[in-house]
Amino acid sequence: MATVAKNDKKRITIYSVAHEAGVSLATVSRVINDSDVVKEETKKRVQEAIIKLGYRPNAIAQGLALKKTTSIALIVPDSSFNYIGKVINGLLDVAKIYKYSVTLHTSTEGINEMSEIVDNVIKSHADGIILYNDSFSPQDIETLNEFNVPMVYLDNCYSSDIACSVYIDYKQAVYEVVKKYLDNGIDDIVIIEDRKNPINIEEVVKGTKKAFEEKGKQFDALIRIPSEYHSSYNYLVEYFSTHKHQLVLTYRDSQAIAVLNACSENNVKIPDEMELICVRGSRYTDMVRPQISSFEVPGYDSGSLAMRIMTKMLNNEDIPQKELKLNYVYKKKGSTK
Amino acid sequence: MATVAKNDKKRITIYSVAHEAGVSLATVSRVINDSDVVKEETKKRVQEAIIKLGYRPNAIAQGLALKKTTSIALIVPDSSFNYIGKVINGLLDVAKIYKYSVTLHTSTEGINEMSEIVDNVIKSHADGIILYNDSFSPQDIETLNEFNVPMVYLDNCYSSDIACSVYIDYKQAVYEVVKKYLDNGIDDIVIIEDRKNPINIEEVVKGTKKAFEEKGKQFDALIRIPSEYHSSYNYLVEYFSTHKHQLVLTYRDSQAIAVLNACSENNVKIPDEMELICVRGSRYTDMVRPQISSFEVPGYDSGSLAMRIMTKMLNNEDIPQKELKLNYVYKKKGSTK
DNA sequence: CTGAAAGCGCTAACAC
DNA sequence: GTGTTAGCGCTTTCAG
Repeated sequence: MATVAKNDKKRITIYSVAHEAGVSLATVSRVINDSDVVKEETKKRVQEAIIKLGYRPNAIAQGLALKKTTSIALIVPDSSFNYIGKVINGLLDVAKIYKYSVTLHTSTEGINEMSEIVDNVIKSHADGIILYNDSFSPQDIETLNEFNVPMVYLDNCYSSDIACSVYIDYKQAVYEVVKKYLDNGIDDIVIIEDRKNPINIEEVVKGTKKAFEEKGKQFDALIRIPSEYHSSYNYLVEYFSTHKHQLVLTYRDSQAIAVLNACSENNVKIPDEMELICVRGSRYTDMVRPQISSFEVPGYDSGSLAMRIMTKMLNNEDIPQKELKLNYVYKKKGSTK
Repeated sequence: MATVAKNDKKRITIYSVAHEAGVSLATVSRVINDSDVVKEETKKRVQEAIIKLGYRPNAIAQGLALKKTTSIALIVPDSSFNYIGKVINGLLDVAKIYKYSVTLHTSTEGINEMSEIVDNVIKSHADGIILYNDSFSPQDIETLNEFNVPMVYLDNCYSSDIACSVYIDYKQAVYEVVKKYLDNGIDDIVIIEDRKNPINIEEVVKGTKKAFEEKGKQFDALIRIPSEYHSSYNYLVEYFSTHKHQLVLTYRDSQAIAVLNACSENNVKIPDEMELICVRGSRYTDMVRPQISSFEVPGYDSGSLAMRIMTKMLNNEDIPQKELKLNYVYKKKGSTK
C-alpha cells in the first residue's frame, strides 16, 4: 500500500515574492526578466526575496502570457538513437545555451502515425520543430508546413518560407568515391538497401548513377533486402555465399558491419577480394576489424548547427542560406585497398 | 535577406470553437475532455466546429489551469545515446500511450551542472522526472528530492517517499558468473574501469568481490584508465601488450570492443588465451567477431517499465514495490570458452 | 521608477 | 445539459 506522497508543498509564486519584498508583482516580473530599469535597491530586495523563498518562475505561465514556450520539438525515428547520439548532443548543447528545452518525439518505421505526432507537437505549442527523419513523405512535409511553425530539417535538403535544412550531400560524396573506382576500372559496385533510410540511400544511388553515366555506363545494382528478412545480416550471409562484387556500399554502420560479418562467414576476404565502404561512418565502424572506410560526417556539428538556425528563425534573424550543406571527409580505413 | 515568415495566422482558441458551434466555452471544454454528459447533438455540433476550424487545445493553457503539464523530464548523460537507445524507445512508447510528452535533458560528465538541470526541470513544471544517470551523487539526489516531484531512477537502485527505481542487479549478475569461473579454478580476473558509469562499475566490482570472498580470496584488480588517456582503447593496447589475464570484465559495449581490439593488436587470442565478458550487452557486442559474451539486459523493458511506474505515481496508484529489479540473461558467445 | 489591471487559453465549481 | 465566472502564474501596457 505504498502510494506516493503528494505534492502539497506551498506554491510559491510571483505573488509570494512580491509580498515578501514589499513590491508589486509587476516589479518582480521586471527583475526576473531584467527588463526596464528597476531601482538597484528594490531590485536587490526582490532578488533576496527570490532566493529566500526559492522562487522559480513557472515556465508554463510564462508560456501562456508570452504566447511562446521556449521549447522546440525534436522528431526522430525510434530506431535512430544508436547512430545519431552525437546529433542529439549537438542539438541539446545549443538549446541549453539559448534556454530552449527540447521535447522528444519518435516516429515508428512503417506505422503512419505522422498525424499523431503532428497533433502532439502542435498541441504542445513548441516554438519550432526539428525533424530528423529521412522517411517523411512530401505530403507529411506539406502537412507540417501548414502549421506555420518554424522547422529545420536535418539530414534532408529542403526549405521553404518557414523551413531550413542542414544536410550532408551524400550524393556528391558517393559520386566522388565511385568515380575514383570507375577511373580505376572497378565497376562491379553494389549498394545495400537500407529500409530505415530510404531517402538517403536514394542519394547514394543517385551519386553512383551519376558517376556511372559519366562513363557511359548504367547502374542498377541496388541489393534489396527481401521483406521477409528481419535482419539484413541473415540475408547478406546468404547473398554473399553466391555473389561477389568488387565494391559494396552501405549507408548505416550496422549494415556495413553486417556485410563484414557475412563475408567473414563466407570466407570472402575484405578488402582483398571485396572492398567495403560505409557512407555514414560512426564510432562502431572504427571499432570493428578491419575498420570500415567511410565518410566522417559531422554529427555533433549538424545537431548544433540545426539548433542554431532554429534560434535564428525564432528571432527573425537574417538567414543568408536556408539549405546548409555540411562538409564530409572520406576516411580510408582497412576495408578498402 | 531571407528572414522567415512570421506566424500570424489567426489564433483559433476554445472561444472560436464555442462561437462557431453556438455554445459556451465551457461546453467545448467538456467535449474535448469528454467529461460530464453533453447532449449528443451539441457534442456533435462542437466536434464539427473543431474539425472545421482545425482547433487543437493549447496544452500550455491546460497546464496552467490544471496545474499539471502532462510532461515528464528525462535526464540522461550526454554520452549515453549510443547504448540506451532502446531504453528511450521504451520510455517514449509508454509515454505516448498515456499522453505524456517527454523533455530531454543531458548532463555532461564531469561538469557539475546538476543544479542547472534541476533548475530547468523545475521551471518547466514537469510532472515527473526520470533519471538515467548513474553518476549522480547522493547529494544531487537529495537536492532533487526536495522539490517533491515524483521520480524514477533508471538503472540505479534507490527509492523514497516520492521516488521509485527500475534497475538491473549487476552485482548479482556478475557474482554468479564470476563464481562459476572461480569454481573452475579461474581467478585471474580483472575489471576495466568505466569512467562514464562509476556506480554500475562499482556494482560489478562488488559482485566480483563477493564471489572472491566466498572463496576466501581477495579481489582488487580494477584496471583504471589513467586520466591522460582520452580513449581507453589506447591505454588497453598498451596494457595488454604486457599483461594477460584469464578473464576480463567490462561494463559497456565499447569498452569490451576496445579490449577485443587491443588483444587482437597484441595477438592475444580470445577466448583461447583470454576470455572476455561485457556486462551490458548491446547490438554491437553481437556484431563484432568473436561475439562478446554478455548479459542481455532488457533495455526497452526497463524504459517502458520506468514510464509505467511514473504514470502510476502520478495517478497516486498503489505501487506494491518501489524498487523493481529486472531480469537479465547471461548469453554465452564466442568471447568465452 | 513602480503599481493596477487586462489578458494569454483553458478548467472547474457554481448557478440556472 | 449548459452558461457564468473565477482563477492558474505571468507579462505588459498604461497611469501615476
